[in-house]
Amino acid sequence: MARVRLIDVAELAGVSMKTVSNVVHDYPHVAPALRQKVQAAIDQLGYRPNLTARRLATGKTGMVALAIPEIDHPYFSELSRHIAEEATRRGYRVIIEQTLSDPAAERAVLNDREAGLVDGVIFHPVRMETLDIAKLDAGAPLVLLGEAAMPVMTDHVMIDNVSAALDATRHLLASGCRRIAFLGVIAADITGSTNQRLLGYQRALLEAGVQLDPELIFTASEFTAEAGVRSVAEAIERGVRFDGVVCRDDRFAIGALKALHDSGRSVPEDVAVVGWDNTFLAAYTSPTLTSVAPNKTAIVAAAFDLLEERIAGYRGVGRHVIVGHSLEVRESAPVAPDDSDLA
Amino acid sequence: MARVRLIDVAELAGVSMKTVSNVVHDYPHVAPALRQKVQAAIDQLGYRPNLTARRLATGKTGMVALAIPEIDHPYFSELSRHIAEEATRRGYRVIIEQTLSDPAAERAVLNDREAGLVDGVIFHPVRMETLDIAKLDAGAPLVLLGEAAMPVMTDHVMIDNVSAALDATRHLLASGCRRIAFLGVIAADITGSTNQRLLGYQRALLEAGVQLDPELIFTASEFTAEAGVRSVAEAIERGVRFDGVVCRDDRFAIGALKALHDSGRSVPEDVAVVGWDNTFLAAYTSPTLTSVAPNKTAIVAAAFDLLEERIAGYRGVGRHVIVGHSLEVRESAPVAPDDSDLA
DNA sequence: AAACGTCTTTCTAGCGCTGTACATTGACGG
DNA sequence: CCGTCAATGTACAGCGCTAGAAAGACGTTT
Repeated sequence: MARVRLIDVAELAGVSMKTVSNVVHDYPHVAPALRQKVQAAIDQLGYRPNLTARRLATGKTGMVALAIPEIDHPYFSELSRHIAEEATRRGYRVIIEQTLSDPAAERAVLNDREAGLVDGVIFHPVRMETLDIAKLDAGAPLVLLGEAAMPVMTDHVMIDNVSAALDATRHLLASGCRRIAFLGVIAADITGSTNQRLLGYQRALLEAGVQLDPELIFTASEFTAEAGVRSVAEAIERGVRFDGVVCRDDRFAIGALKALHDSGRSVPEDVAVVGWDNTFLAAYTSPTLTSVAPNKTAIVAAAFDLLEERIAGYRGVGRHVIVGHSLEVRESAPVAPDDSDLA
Repeated sequence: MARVRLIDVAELAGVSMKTVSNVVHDYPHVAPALRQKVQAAIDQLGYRPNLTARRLATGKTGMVALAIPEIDHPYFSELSRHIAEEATRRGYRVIIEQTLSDPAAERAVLNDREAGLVDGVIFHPVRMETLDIAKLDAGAPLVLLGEAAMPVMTDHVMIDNVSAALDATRHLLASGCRRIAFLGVIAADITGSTNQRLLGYQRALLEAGVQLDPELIFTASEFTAEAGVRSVAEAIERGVRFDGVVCRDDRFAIGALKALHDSGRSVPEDVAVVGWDNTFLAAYTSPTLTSVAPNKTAIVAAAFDLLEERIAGYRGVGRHVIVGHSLEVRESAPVAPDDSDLA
């Protein structure tokens, strides 16, 4: 590996280490001739600066950690891509910490931040709550994503989940749905996100004068498409009548589409479906999926902005940024009541 | 950040730095009483070792880089998840380098390896070829994935693409397909993978005595589902007749399903479809997607095994590990000729 | 009681690079 | 012809931690 050191180059070029360092860093006041000579030595030896040493000397790591529950969840993988691109643009590398929603792993994330490993952390917690994080938060650069926790002193980026759920549910109401289900609530873990989405869903029904029916709140065993399939299939089996489903994420929506298809119901004629996250899958299901679309680019940009302000020294109270969203309307819940045989 | 240093703890506990270090590292020969006292000081101060400094001193970074073209490609996001889990298991952190198939970015990956940033690199190249990599390979730990390049001196893990394509195509032939298309070839970039899959496809046809028809090799503009849709739609429009499609990845397969659906063809009755990568989508399309399934767990395990041997000092020629695959049969290309109305 | 061994703990020299403080040089104006 | 200033270079002290050498403590053996 990096055998060649700064001093080796310096000796070969017959100059001091600092001069070599200046050349490496494009420091302006280096005489052209010397610069040439040093550059030649660098090239000849194939010198690469040791980044670890540089870090120790400068105190900056040039890295941010991205801590998310699952890399291969479509929402998070798309988010990661944006993060990676933005990080490159801003000169950071990103180290991935997959928490798998494990509380111990989530706690470990915050520890790393203290260990001089990264300049900052972008963290989407699932299990840690406001208080847990506040307790561990030592004031080092940290930006939270999602709705699980929002300590007073910590920066935070999210979309307005209540209003997004309101939009989604209103959309179904406008197309004539009256028995609208919510998929889904997970027994062990009512996260902030699910709560807020449920709230928006309920508000939309109330404002439309539609009676809330507990039977229409579907529960699932875990956040997977398979669990979504089972949940909807069971509701159908129980004889629950419904003509619309608001899903808390696209995976559930895909599961719902499958269960409805398997039971011979057609979407959107019999049941309209709205997903959430607008992952790329939404455009390729049959029928294509109407989905709540958080502005991922804006989330990432906001997160980095906040993080860099912290890195630059901001020490004030937490800023809470609400990023925009929209409803991406596709076939599974089109704009108007729809009897075509498109699907 | 990590204000508290080893020496601060040492002073508080009234011992030397080395003793604190011994406690941190669970060095056995520390008197219980002292250990207690030191631990108390550590807890009181909230000391976290500075990993950067540790790295400089030990020369080990405890990190591996994972360099892939796109994080949000389902195959790579699933692979990343396995990598992240295996890395955690083996005590590494992973830094993600998204190359976006850009040659300069791919080159940069190999440079980092020289910069003491990581202990090793797992790299899935797309644009760099065997010679490029061989030129830049300085003998530091590196494992290549995929089929784009395989320099003699570098370790390499892949599945047998030719035989997997053979399997997929034979499967379609066995269900009665005779006009089988291949989706798809990309004009600017015949990667090793595509070549090998095309080769297996052709071999299967030849061994079955089916004439090769260039019209059945569909081209696409890029590796996206959308491009897959267009490619298949155009073929249909041109009047190309086909009753089966072997797709080089699941994204293309999803695009194919969509195009077929839009044109009123039913799958698998009119056209059977086989995807590649067996990403989780395959189980949730309608119909569900038969797909070539590389053994991702085995790929990741093999990659880490090779990497760790290199890290441990192996300096020999490159090992080339072929990992198993299977064909995950689902509705889009069931086992037997099939006229049911399942889909 | 002296000599010896085994534990424990301290001392200290790096790891490779950066950045401050200082030395040198040459150009230029007075 | 000297003093001054800007432009270039050099020297070297850390950054925080590790690990091997050296020293100290304590009990045992002869």
